[in-house]
Amino acid sequence: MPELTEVETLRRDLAAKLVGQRVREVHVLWPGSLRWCSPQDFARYLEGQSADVLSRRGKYLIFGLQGGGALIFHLGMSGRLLLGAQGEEPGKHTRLILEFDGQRQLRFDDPRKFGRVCLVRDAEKVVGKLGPEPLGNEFSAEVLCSLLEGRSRRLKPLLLNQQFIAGLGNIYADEALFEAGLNPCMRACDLDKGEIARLCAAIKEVLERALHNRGTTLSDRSYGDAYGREGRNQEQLRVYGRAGQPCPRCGTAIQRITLEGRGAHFCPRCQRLKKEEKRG
DNA sequence: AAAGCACCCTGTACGC
DNA sequence: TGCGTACAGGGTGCTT
Repeated sequence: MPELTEVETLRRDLAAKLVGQRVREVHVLWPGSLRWCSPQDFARYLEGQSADVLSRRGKYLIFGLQGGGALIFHLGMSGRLLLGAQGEEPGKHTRLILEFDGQRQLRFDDPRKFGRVCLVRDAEKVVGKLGPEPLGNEFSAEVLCSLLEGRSRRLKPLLLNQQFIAGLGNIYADEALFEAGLNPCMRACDLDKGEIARLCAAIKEVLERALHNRGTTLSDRSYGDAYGREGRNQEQLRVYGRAGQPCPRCGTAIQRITLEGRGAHFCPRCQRLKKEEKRG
């Protein structure tokens, strides 16, 4: 599923081809993908527009429009943005097509329909409440420390909360916790300074590695870049989706538990809970 | 503030 | 071969 690094990889691919290109024609095949906008208004505003900047915030991809406003995509679990040739036929799960001048097409495919497309005057309406960007300079151990302060929530659900940190999904949250040697059930306020520094570094490290590898494509193939190509980071995963397999560090079987309705993968030996935390 | 739940949706994996 | 069912996931919204 597309998380920060997958969206960032897409952003780079798409920016190189689409910035400055004029939208010639819009086809909304599944209106359910649109938020706060009828297919008619959507097409009317977009046709003739072009994006002068393509940015990303968390898992959101933002086309800054030349005439004002923003076109924003969230890929949900299975959304893909694909560059194609002009007039290319829609696939079974194609929800939206933008035909550009210059014989290029951008297709939004989304089998599970969890993705969303918004056309807004101000992007802040969509991304305004997101937490800090973990790869940005503004994210540091000090910042993480103040974010964690007073929070009694367990670490893993907190990392998945986009208002806490933007862009982490289930894969990279599990991987970061493994890298930092922290148990997903640990209470946020119980982390000491050293653990916070480790977690901060682990988040950046895991994301940077995934970015270098052009994202993670799991066996469900729910992620591909703008040309449908798979990422390579799945080979680097230490715990996610590896329940029962040996921990790469110590050989103990990786465990999978459910935390607030989401799967969490960890090594019970490398990511131990301290005794006093178990009682809480 | 935390946690639990239902909901959205469908491809896949499983048991029979 | 095929049917039914459970499950996975991110985000939102509601309730306790």
